[in-house]
Order: sequence, then structure tokens, then C-alpha cells
Amino acid sequence: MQLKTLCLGLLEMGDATGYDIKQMFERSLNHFHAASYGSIYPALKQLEQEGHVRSRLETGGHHPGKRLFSLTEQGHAHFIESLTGTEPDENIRSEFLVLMFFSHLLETAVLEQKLDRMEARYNNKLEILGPLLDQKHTAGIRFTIEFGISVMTAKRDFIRKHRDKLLSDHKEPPHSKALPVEKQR
Amino acid sequence: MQLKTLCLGLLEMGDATGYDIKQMFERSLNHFHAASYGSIYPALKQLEQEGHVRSRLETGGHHPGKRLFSLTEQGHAHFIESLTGTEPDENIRSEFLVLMFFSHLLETAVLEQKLDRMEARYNNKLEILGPLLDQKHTAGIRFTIEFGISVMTAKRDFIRKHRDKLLSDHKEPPHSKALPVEKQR
DNA sequence: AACGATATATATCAATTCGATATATGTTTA
DNA sequence: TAAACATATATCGAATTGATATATATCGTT
Repeated sequence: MQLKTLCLGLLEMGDATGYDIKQMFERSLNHFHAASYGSIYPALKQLEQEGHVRSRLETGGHHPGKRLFSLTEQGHAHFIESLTGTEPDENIRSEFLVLMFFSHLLETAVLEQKLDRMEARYNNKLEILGPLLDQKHTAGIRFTIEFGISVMTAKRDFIRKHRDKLLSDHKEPPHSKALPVEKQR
Repeated sequence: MQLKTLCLGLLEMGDATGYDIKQMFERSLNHFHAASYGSIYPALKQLEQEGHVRSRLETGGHHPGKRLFSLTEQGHAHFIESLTGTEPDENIRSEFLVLMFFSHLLETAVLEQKLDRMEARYNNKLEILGPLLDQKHTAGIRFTIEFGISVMTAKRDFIRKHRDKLLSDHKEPPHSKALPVEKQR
């Protein structure tokens, strides 16, 4: 699924600027689909050329030139069609697991740091997701939040469960210079 | 972490061709980091220019011109440094959760299909990961497999747990034409 | 009232990666 | 012996990231 399709979907919820769309990503979709300004603005521009959205410049005390986008009838139809035709799937890119894959090449102290930082990161993400449950949502949006919490908890608990044994069984790699861990940024 | 770094890491395990590296990705890293030929070959070329790997053309009955890459001392040092400096993190891109986010716009029959297909997909992935546990691995590689199984199971079970209520509470979207589900590819 | 920090808002661009396509040879199977 | 499959490399347009630049509005503090 392209970002263009997702922007269309977010415009189903009401008119919005590129900035608003970025906010929506950060507030509600970040744990399963991030997007940058560098892709959102070009996507909106293309969608307008294709007739899926319309835009108007907001006048009145506003910033540089606030451009408010709205979905066209055609854009709505196209979104529903795309959504219906999208195969459910997911893509993972885990630098953490890459680190673990090569952990026999890391010093014990470094490995410990990686595990602890990843656990902390999962905890941070859980602290962000938790409060979202207090708001009202459609059943589908609630599903995405609860799914996220459930999966993130499983990941954090997996690290917690294996951490100690992993570290006590771990052997220093050959040629280890045992540099102080603090050297890293 | 760039793909170049990962290729360096895989060459720590022994000399390999671009094709071999692609195989390693598919056999061992696919569930947390995929890579395509279109990025592997250019990565190896660049690594050679940077002096991190060396290559020699294999002669003798072989295919087009089998090019075997091996890590240099410099490449090894660079890999360890990159690895040590990599922040543990992960990136998710879930089209499944996008589908769920907008599920109020899907017909019930379509939603049902999406949920069932995603559950099936998780089951397929689990069937691939399971047998990997029978082989010998470093503790770190075993960790990545068990982590994958554990998380994938949590995801599948989450779908199973919520599926029925989600479907029975679901309302047909406005303007639904109730097209037969089979129309989709 | 003035100042600095933060939030709102858009735009651009090099670098990275995907995914599809093309090409060619070796090996296994029916 | 032919077809199907596995081995092997290369290329390229398109999508996306992440960094950077620019400008105005608003809020908090002294």
C-alpha cells in the first residue's frame, strides 16, 4: 500500500493540511506505519493532479500559506477500492534482532546495554499507547491500539525472560579490546 | 543500519556470492530484515570500492561469472564498530493494521477475509520458523528465531481472540454495494 | 513589553531500498 | 531430451527517508 492511499484514508476523517496528516500519523499510526513530510507533501500534490483530492489556500492570519485538502467523490471511491484490494501483510525491519543475530561478536557489556535499551524502548512505546485507550475510537482503531500493546508487551517480556541467561552464557568475542561502554553515544 | 553493514556481517560467516547472501537473508533473516538483489549487488560493489571486501571471479564450469566476496581485515573492524554503535530499534510497516484502522469502511465479508488471511499468513510464517529450531545455532541466532515465534504467536492469537466479536459487532459501511468477495484477486 | 522557545506550516533533495525485469548457464525430473 | 527449476548477476524507475531550509504564530517568562 502506498502512502498516497493512506493519505486518502486520513482525509476520509475530515479536511486536513499536510501538517495535520503528519500529526495524525504521529498520534495514531506511528506504531504500525510512520510517514515523513518528505513523502506526505509530494503524495498530496500527486493526489490532486489525479483528481482524488482538492485543495484550497486558507486565508486569514495563517502561516505561510495553509493549504487545506479535501477528498473528492472520486478519491473516496478510489480509496475504498484500494483498501478492499489490499492484501493484509506486514513488514518488519528490526535492527535489534540484527544486533542479536551477531551478538557473539559483541562484548558482554555492550550486549547488556543493547538488551536494556531495547526493553526501555518498548516500555516507552507502551507508555504512549496505553493512554490512547482512554479516548473514544472505532472498533477498528481500538483493535490497532490493543494489538500494539499486546505485541509490544510480548516483545518486552521475551527480552526480560531471556536477558539474564543470555548474559551469563555469553563469551567475550575474539580480539575484544573491552573499551568502556560509555564511549558510545 | 544500512544493508552494506549487514552484508559485511554475513561475510563474517564465510566467503559468499551475492546470490549466497540473498539466500542467507531468506533462510535466516527474513522474519526481521528482508533484502532484495537490487540492493545487495550494489552494496557489495560499494563495499569493494571502500576496501571492506575483496572479490575474485570463480572459474571452472560456473555460472555467468560467479563472484565470490570475502571480508577484509578493515571490513571486519568496520563491521564490529558499526554494530557496537547501532541503537537497538525496530520499524514496523503493517498493511494489516492499516486495514483494521479503516475497517469501518469495509464490508463485513471483506473484513472477515482480511482477518482470516492474516491469521493464515502468521501460521505460514510460524511453520517456516519452527523447523529452524532443530538446527544448531549461536545463542544470538536462536534468540532471533524464538523471539520471532513468540511474537508471531502473540499476533495470531490476538486475531483469534478478537475475530468473532469484531465481526458480529461490525456494521456495513454506507454505500456498500455488497460485491461478491471472490471478485478480489 | 519583549524575548526566546515551541508549534504550525510547506518545500526540496540526495541517498537508500524495493520490486520488476532481463539475461544466461547448470541441474534435476518426467 | 525437453521442460522446469536453481544458480548467478545486473539494471532501473519509483517510493520513501531523513536532513535541511524557510517563515510565521503562539505561549511562557521575566
